[in-house]
Amino acid sequence: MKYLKLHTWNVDYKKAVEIQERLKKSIILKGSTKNCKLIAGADVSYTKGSEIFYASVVVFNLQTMERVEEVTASGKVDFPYIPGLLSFRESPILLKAFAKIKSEPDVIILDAQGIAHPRGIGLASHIGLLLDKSSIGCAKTRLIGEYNEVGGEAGCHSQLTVKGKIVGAVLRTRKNVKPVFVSPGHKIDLNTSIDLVLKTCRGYRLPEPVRQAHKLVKKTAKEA
DNA sequence: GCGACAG
DNA sequence: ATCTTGTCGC
Repeated sequence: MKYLKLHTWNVDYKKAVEIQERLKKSIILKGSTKNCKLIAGADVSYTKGSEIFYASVVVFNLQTMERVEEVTASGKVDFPYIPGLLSFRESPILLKAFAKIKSEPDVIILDAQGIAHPRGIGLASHIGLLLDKSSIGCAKTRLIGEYNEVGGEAGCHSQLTVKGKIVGAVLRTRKNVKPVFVSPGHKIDLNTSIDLVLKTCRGYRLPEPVRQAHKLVKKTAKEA
């Protein structure tokens, strides 16, 4: 990807929250995914005690679900894990990985939240904004929001709401397996997000782009 | 003050 | 996220 600015997050908690509240205003919850060709999954991993982060991006052709491209990157961890501020910990290394991608994915899926976040701007939204791409958050657990039980069949989903507002969906991607938390990140709506997550699932709980990115980054971290 | 809390 | 073994279920 071109014209990518890498960020160093030399900020404290207060400054980070300010950045989120400013960036949040630019989030767009609709977008064209009709001519969507390429979809990218990304993930981050680190080995305890090493202080080093690894990130991966795996790009798929949405029509054929063939692997188009994959890259990895590594770097030093410079921000602690604080619920609600995951962006400041993982964005730098993710951007470094995305900078190596030669193809231009239309949509990005991350193992994180989109707008289902205390300030409406989770990691998936953050990355979507910085890269000016459509992005989807597909997290394994809840960060914020209330929801009702989800049906046991694949495809069943229920609303994830915060103060009465729908911010995402709790989606069963596989029969009798724990649901995932889907929320739009940027330049996409909730229904399209749910659609793409289901469309890219191949019999596993997590959509293939995220699953493959996870496998790749784990392998990379282990061999390092 | 207490509980909750993406990865 | 990471540290960890076996084990239950489709």
